[in-house]
Amino acid sequence: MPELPEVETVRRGLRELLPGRTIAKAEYSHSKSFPNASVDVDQSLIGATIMDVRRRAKVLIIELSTNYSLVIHLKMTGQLVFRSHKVRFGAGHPNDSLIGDLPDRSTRVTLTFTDHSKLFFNDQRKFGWMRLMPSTEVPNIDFMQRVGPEPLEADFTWKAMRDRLLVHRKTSIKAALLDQTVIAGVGNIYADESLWGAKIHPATQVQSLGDRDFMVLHKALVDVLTLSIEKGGSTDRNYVDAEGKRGNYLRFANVFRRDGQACPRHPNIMIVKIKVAGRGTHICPQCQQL
DNA sequence: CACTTGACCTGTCCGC
DNA sequence: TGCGGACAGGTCAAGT
Repeated sequence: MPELPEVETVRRGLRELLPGRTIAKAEYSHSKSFPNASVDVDQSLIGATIMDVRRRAKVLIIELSTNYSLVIHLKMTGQLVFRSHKVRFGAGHPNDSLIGDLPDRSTRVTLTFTDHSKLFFNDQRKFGWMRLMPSTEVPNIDFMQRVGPEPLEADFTWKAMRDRLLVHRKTSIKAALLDQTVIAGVGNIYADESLWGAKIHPATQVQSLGDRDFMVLHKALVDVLTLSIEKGGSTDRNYVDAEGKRGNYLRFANVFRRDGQACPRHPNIMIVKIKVAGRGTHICPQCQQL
């Protein structure tokens, strides 16, 4: 579930919390989650000071003073939560924390810093991963080589978006939006939200869209991603930010998870949930027609 | 080749 | 209440 706005929210949180801290200990249990076949963890991780926290698409990159980096993909249920040793609060705490004491049964990796604060990598479904690798190798991994442009960068114009999408002109616009090699960071929530915003049916073939459509879709996508970052991302089930707090975007969502409710543009029309590109897809049947 | 489907996992929810 | 099955959605491998 973490998409660009969620991962960006985590990045901003960690950027405030981690740089300057030095790793004293690393605990990990699940071999698929961490670390990596060929890296000496003690050598490259223990004693390393965190320098910066970056993001590319849905991937987080924690840069270390050892010239190694922790590269993290949260996939669907991953969480990256920082806890200072002094603070203990669980679900129901007034600060809107979604999760309780850590580690819990979904904790895959625990990093302990020299000041006794901790960073927990939780992942209920074990799809996510954390890799440790030389920083110079990060741009060379397959995903980085193939991933498309960042939609919130200045050079991501509507024409740039159109040209990327048209590479896959026979497929549905929804499948194209979800393809990370086309545009970086868009997932199911923001694909549905932006297509509703642009009044485009998700099953529309890319090649049948005109420049007007691409222009409107571009604005809808950029607007929805920007708004979601402002609201701290979307918490549907598992997602929390670097402090364990929920995101608030879904309160502002127009269609996602709103099947059975009225379309904001059509008080008498119900949003319905269909399947497009193998994914649950929410549309207003009035606004979005094939 | 271009595109679609299945696998990876676990927890939750629905219907019988 | 118990239980099987569908579903959740990011990405890559396998299939059409």
